[in-house]
Amino acid sequence: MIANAKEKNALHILLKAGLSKTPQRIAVINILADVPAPVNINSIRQVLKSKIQIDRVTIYRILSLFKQHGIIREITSTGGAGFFELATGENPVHPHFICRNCEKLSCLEPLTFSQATQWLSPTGDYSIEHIEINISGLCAGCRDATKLQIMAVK
Amino acid sequence: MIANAKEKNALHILLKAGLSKTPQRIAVINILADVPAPVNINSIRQVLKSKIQIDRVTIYRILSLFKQHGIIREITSTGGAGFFELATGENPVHPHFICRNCEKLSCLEPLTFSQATQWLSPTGDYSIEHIEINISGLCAGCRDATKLQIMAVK
DNA sequence: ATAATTGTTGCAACTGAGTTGCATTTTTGT
DNA sequence: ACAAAAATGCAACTCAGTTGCAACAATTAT
Repeated sequence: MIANAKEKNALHILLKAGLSKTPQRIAVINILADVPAPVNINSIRQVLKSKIQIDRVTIYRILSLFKQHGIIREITSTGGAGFFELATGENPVHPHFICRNCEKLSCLEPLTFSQATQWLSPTGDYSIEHIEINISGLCAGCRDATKLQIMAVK
Repeated sequence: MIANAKEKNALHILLKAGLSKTPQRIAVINILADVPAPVNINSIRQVLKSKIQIDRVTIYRILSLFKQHGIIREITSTGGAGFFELATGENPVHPHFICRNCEKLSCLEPLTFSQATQWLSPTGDYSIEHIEINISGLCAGCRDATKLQIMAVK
């Protein structure tokens, strides 16, 4: 039973972090475990709406708490809405691709911390705790759609 | 005369982009040319306040226009305010460091595009146009201050 | 020179993300 | 099962960024 295994997983995550197990927190973890790429708060609300009664503010508080406890990672983005993904052992830090056209976020192959740090000038001026790499451009779908548009204009 | 050279530079940038030369746009470019690290809109407003009469909305429109024309780059950040820096030839794309304590942004040594791309899995699924690397942790100042705080608590 | 056109700015009002305070409800530990 | 502690929901707020429109400046054509 996948659903049950997931439920157990959510409970395990909360237990390990020493956080109390509320239906809202479990629901949020389950959503993040389900999606293939980071999601913003609106997507989370949309999915939760049909599953559980939960307030906008509660989602913000849960995500903020999870971030503090290292349960999730936030991927920064220009213009408002942050994106979130689970930060479990099976989901190591990895670069993300953001399409400038459809603004969809996808995950790229992971990079080890040492691979990443060796790129950086090794001064002692900073204590590096997190490296975030965001790559933008056009995804395959939008690239092809754009080509068609250009051809159509010609 | 440094000030004059800067003025000429601003005019040159606008000319090259085919944009009209307004006092507000020149002032914004000059600020970005002055600062050692990317700044957010509030900082820009603060500095402009003493130099020229300019509306909040005008700054947003100018930055948006400059971004479209590749005159400036925006550095993404969690929680609101975007950061901006000039995108001239002497200022190639480079990683940034964000202190999680004081939230100050600083520039790290540049990386060539090829250095950056060779890290990424070379699939044909994306057209890569921009690579943004943001590193966070503690800057030297905050690291030392934190140490002192810990010692003081002990 | 003047009128018409175009582009830029300022102002007011708006949207949308995220936060805060407080009363109510749920979880937890005993 | 019960008291204490924590989490949720709700209302009202702040702050970043946007939109529509009138006024203004600059450019072009007549």
